[in-house]
Amino acid sequence: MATIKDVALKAGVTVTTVSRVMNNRGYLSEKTKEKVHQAMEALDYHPSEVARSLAQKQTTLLGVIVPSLLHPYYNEVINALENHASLLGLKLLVCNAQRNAQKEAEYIDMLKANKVAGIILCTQSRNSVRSLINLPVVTLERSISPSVPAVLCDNEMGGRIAAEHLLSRGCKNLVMIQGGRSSEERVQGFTRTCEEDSVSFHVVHASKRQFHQLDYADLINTLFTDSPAIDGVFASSDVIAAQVIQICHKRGLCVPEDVKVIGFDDVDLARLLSPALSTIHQPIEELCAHAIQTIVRWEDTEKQSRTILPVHLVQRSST
Amino acid sequence: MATIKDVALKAGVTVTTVSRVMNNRGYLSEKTKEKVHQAMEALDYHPSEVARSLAQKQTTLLGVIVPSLLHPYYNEVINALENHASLLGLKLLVCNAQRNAQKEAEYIDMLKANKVAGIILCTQSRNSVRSLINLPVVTLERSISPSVPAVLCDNEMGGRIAAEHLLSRGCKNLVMIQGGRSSEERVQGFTRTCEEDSVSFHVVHASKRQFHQLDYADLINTLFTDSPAIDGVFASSDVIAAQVIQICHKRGLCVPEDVKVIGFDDVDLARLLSPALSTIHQPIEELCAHAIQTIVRWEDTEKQSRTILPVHLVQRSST
DNA sequence: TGATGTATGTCAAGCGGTTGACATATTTTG
DNA sequence: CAAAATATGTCAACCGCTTGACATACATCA
Repeated sequence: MATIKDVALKAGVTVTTVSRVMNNRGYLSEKTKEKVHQAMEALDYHPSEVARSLAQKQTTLLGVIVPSLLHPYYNEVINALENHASLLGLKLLVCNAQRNAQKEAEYIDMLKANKVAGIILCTQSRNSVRSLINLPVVTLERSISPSVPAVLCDNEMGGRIAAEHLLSRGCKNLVMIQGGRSSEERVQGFTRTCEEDSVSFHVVHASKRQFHQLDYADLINTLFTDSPAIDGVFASSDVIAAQVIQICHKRGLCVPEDVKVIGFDDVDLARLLSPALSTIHQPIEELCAHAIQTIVRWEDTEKQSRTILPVHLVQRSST
Repeated sequence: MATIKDVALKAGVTVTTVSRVMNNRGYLSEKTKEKVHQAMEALDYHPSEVARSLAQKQTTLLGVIVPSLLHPYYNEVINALENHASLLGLKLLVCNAQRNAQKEAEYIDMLKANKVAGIILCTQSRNSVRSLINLPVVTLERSISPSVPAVLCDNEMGGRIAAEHLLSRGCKNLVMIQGGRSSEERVQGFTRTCEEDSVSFHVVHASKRQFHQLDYADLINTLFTDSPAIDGVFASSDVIAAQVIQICHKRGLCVPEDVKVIGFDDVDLARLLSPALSTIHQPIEELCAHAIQTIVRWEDTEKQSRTILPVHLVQRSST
């Protein structure tokens, strides 16, 4: 591999000059630039990012820590992050903490040792906060500390919209299934709306294990057995909603005729289900874009900020 | 941030010694090791991976280039790769070429400039082959050149199994929907099996655009309109199968009573559909593990190798 | 004319590790 | 007891790029 020295030699200048033309700083004559460029071309020179990073004490790597890579929500997050990152010349280093606080801590150390430009945290453990000082970090759909900027969607509003929608579709007996990932705000929005309308409702919480395996079948079956009158289900994620639909099918309940189902997230899965799932759309693209901006403009960002982006209903065929 | 010098100073030894204890090479007395470890502890020292990489001319980064981050198949691939990589102390750099040969080439250059330990290629453009020389590269479910080792699943066998299964379930009019991603071998396996059994069948190919948007609705609708006698569909990916099921629902066809549907990949989506999808299971974990081994043991690997891993049927409720 | 500013480059010290070559004990061995 | 083996460390040159400090050489200005 050709190095900057080879280029300098070939172009008849010093490495400083070569570096200058690469980074376009200082005064350079067109002639010099030309010479250097030709030498680079001739040698098929590609500057080492590693050396550059060492000299600059910073890389163009962006770390993302997610609690799972199997949940479609995080897949879409990674997709969006990668898109925006690559536009800015940043590269995504993907870390799967697997809902394990220790793994998360290890990943944070690793990212620091790799001098990443910033970290986007989608995990929940608060105990890593102190190791995050002096490092551009933003949490996505999470809020772990007032000193770490957070980007979230309007979860409470999402819960409200979901409840209102089910009610407007004529449901009388609502239930919300709250999976591990989602925030308490969704529950609150749902609960408050139901209370305001004094409609019959309840909320069931999935266990961590169920979340981990993304398998809520037992929970849902129990639910329908215990409360056969249910005619509207708000699932706190599309994955849960998918399983609600499955189980309705199995139990001979028609969706949406007998039971209406609404999800949350609006991941691709939602449109692939039969019937296609009505759901609360999370602005994943915008969330991710904002998160990356926060990292990139770290100096200007208000460290205590909480950015909340609006959600909206996407009605399909399940309600 | 403390550096190796600070540690050396504090421990009363030279940087060489510190480096030695970090890398556990040469003779070290327990006493020295202890001193050094204490100094590290006291300074909360974390060696810079960047500096280390520069000195060793290699990083512990592993590049993955996929054609899409929205397709669930690649999500599962990334999940599996991350798992195996992290076990070996490797980090995943995720690149989304978006089925764009130029982007792919740019990513390859970027990965080279970042001195990655290796690249796992899930994309198809063959024109990048020459820029891949002298670099540990393996293609996953792809084969772009005899000189680049490939890890694939037994696609032809998958096609056979799918066809045989549909036939064994009593289907008389088969169709295969071939999406952009999948290999020609699947078609061959399917076709040959049908021919051997002299059963009525045909194959339709999706356009690149449809693949890109993961939206095959038009294609499938046309298919059912043109050939109403279809009673068995083999979709070359679970995503396509999901849409087949949707459209059957909409057209009032029952799955599996009227039409049996089988997919390929066995991504998580398959078990979430209603009815749950029968599909050909790809051993993603094994494929990825093997791909990473190929990179890690590059010196020992046969560059011309093609590793083909077996697939098997997972029968659920759609057939 | 001398000060000032602009244009074009060079020097060399980092950045934070790694490592081959050496030096100096301390043991072991024949 | 001298040679060989083992143990414990140090020196300093690299890895490839960045950058502040410093030359020069002209033009321009007052």
